[in-house]
Amino acid sequence: MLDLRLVRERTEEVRAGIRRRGGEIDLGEFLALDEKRRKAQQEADDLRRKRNDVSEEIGRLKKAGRQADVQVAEMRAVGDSIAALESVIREAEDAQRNILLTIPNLPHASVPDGRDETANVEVKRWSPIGTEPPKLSFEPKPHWDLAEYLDIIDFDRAAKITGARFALYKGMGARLERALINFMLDLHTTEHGYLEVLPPFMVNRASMTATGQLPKFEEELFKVENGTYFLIPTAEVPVTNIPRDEILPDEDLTLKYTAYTPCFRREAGSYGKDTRGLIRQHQFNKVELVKFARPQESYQELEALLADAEEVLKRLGLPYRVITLCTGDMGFSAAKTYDIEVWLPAQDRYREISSCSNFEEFQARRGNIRYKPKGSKKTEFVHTLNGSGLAVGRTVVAILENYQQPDGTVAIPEVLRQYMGGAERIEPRKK
RNA sequence: GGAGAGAUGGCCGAGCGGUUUAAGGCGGCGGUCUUGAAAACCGUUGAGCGAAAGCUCCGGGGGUUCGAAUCCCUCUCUCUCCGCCA
Repeated sequence: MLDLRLVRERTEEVRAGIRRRGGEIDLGEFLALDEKRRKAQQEADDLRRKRNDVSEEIGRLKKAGRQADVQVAEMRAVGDSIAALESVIREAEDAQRNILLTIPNLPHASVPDGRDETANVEVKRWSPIGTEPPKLSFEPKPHWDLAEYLDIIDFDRAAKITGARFALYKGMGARLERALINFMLDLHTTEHGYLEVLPPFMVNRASMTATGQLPKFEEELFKVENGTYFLIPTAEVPVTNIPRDEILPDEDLTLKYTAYTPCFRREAGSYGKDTRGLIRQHQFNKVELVKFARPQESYQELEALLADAEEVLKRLGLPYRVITLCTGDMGFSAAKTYDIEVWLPAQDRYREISSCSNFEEFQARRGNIRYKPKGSKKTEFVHTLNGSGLAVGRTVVAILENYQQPDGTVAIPEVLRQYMGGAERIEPRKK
């Protein structure tokens, strides 16, 4: 959510920022509401002051055993006027907030302009042998063929049990998924300084609103029937909401959390896209990184967050590249986003495996997450950041495809072996 | 599911219709004292809106009243006991 005063006082800058993202916005109604609200507020304040003064006088008169009927009658009328003004204020406030909640964040100055993903800017490439992915000496198989041959993921059974876009992991498949979760959490907690949390997988409307999923993107969420809860689309939601409506001590910043959770997404509007395999599921696992930072430090924290996510891929020996999303490709709440894309040999392209963003104070304002800078009288909004570290299902895809052997077996990356009982490769299960 | 008790400033806790502009304590900050620290003492210390005057905020919402932290209704959450349960 943008600062109301920013919208009022620097309207042109806001309009220009939205335009950079490819949007047009008419702030006329908002500004009119603002004027109306402030005028009513002023009048109500004046009347309240009068009521406060006179009510005190009534108290004194009554205590002294004297009549106060005239004052009481007068204040009854004043009370009615205040009530009328309050409803004007309330309505204007609600209307203003509803408008503010649908305005996206303004892009950071360093974000490249562009209308869609074709304008994203590549930042770097990495691979175990330099920058470019190694060439396989044979025709790489897609991960769904490998998974079927190895009998480690069963999409047909999952479709029977639930429906399309779900997966049933079996044997070494399930073990690999679990190994990755543990490996990532261990790395982030013991080497990168994050505190592990295991949050609820369902959240309420207020939490979804704070991070920006609501009110605009309800159709992308699973809602629990007979309740007001939503399944989380990412751990970002419950974890960012941990300090909602709180004032953090300055010395606690930068606060760093990591969390494993499953993620649930409707994937509305993606019919026919990535229908095969693990790439696009209604339920997938993810290890998330979340930070609460001082505003002046948030961009260096974004670089550090990105490096923490990259480290997972480096240790796994998976080729990747980093891109900066252009203004038109960024999410609603983000001020700046880096995507990490992992190399998938069978698709002969890079695919998103992590998204690392700085939301600046956009989410903090919605969630009222503040801190008091040392030596300052004022509280300020923190900056929130988060990134995948990493999407686990897609990491499985990348391992299957990058570590596949000519015979269809898959080598297990060195760092994962201790998590998989010392196994060095995944082979078809012996009956 | 049944019965009961609660929700007050960063924390604890008093207040139960009109000097509450929320007592007191803890914690924080500043000072005195000290070689330094501790202790002691003194002062200071909630949030929001507004250019200011001022106004609002005692879990959320609604009501009664000239006036509500205080009375009534309702919702949410917490705690205790009983029952059930992974």
